Amino acid sequence: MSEVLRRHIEKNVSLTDEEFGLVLSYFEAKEFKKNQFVFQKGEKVTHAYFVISGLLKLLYTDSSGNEHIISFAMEDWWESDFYAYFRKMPATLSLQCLEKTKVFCLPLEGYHEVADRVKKMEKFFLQKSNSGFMGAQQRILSFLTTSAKERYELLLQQYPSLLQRVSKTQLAAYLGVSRETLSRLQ
Amino acid sequence: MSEVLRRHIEKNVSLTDEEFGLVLSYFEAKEFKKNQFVFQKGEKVTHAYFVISGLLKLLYTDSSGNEHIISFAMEDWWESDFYAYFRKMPATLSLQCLEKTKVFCLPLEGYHEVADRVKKMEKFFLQKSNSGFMGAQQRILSFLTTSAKERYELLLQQYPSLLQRVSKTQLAAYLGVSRETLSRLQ
DNA sequence: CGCGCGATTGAGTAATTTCAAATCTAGTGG
DNA sequence: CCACTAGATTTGAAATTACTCAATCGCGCG
Repeated sequence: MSEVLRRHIEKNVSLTDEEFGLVLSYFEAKEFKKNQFVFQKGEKVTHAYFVISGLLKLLYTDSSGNEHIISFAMEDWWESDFYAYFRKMPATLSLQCLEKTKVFCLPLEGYHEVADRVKKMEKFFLQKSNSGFMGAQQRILSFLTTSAKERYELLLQQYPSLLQRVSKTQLAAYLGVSRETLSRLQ
Repeated sequence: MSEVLRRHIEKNVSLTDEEFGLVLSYFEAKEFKKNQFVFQKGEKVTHAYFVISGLLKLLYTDSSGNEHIISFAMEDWWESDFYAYFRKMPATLSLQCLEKTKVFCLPLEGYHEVADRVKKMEKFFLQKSNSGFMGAQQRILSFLTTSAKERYELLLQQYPSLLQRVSKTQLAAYLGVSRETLSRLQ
C-alpha cells in the first residue's frame, strides 16, 4: 500500500525513511466499493485522493442530468475536485468509483502542512500540478484539432485497459460525443 | 513595469523589498512588436513569459496549416509552451503577439533557482500552476457541456475586451468552430 | 427461459463544414 | 473628399457529420 505512494513520490523527489514516515502520517487509507461516490456535487471536498488500486471517474452532471466525464483516475493518479478542495467550496463535480478502489486521502491542512514541513513535497506537488496542467492543455488541444474518432483511438492507445474496464457509454461521455455516435465510429 | 510583477506575486505571497529584488534579478524585460513571434513551433523554449502589457496567442498549427488557439495571454498572465519549457523539448506550439507586447522573461534555470532561494516563490508557482490547471479543466468541461454559442458568450462575458482586441477568426480558432459558424451564431 | 443492461442499427432532424460569392470597413494615395 | 484596395466578415447553398428517439441485438445471470 504505502510503498505505492512512496514509489510514486520518489519518481520526482527522493525522501529519507524518516521524511516519508512524516509524509505518510498526513494520509489516511480508505476503500470504496464499486459505484460508490467518494463525494458528490454540492458536498464539501475535504480531501485529495491518491489512487492505490481501482478506477474512478470525475464527472459533471449538467442541468439536463447528463453525465460528462472530465477524467478517469486509475492507479498512481491524484484526483479530486481541486477547485472545490483548494478554495473550500462545495463540489461542482462528483467522484465515483467504477471499480472497487483503494485510495490514500490527504486533507487540505495536511497538504499545506506537509508541503511546509517537507520542502521536497512542495517541489513534488509543484511538479504534479505542472504535469496536470500540461495534460489538461493537451486535452484542450485534442478537442480543438481532432475528431471524436481520433480522440477515441488516441485514448485507447494511451490506456488500452480502459476498453476492458469501462463501458462505451462512459468513454463517449469522456470524448464528448453521444454513445450512438461512438458506436458508429468503429 | 516591475511593480506590475510585484503586485501580481503579492496577490499570492508577500515579499520584502529585498526578496523581490532578488526575484526580479532573474527576469529580463523584453518587448515584441505586433504579429512578432516570441517563439515558433520547432524552436527551443528558453523562457516563461509574464505579460506586462499587450496581448498574445498561444497556438498550434495542424498538419493542414490551420491555426488552433489554446489561449490568449493578456496583462498579468503567464504564458509559454510549458511542456517544451519544463522538459527542454522543441516547441509544439507557437506564441505570437496580437498587439505590441511587453513581457518579463524567466529562463528555466532562473525558475528553479528563484524557487529554491525564495521559498515563498515555490509556493507562488505552485498556486499559479494549480490555478492554471483548474482553468484548463474548466475549459475541458466547457467543451464537454456547452455549445459553441454558449462558449462564445461566456468568453465575452469573462473578457469583454477581447471582442475589440482580436478578430473573430481568432475567436473562432479559440472556440473550436469555423469562422463562418461563429458568424452565424450571433 | 426470460429479464435487464449495454451496444448497435435505423431513420429523420438539426447543426456544422466547406467553398464560393458578396458585403463591409479602415486605411491610402490621388 | 473620393476612389480604391486589402482584409475581415457575412451570407448562400450543398454536403457532411452528429444528434435524438426508437427499435433491435447480444449476452450474462438469476
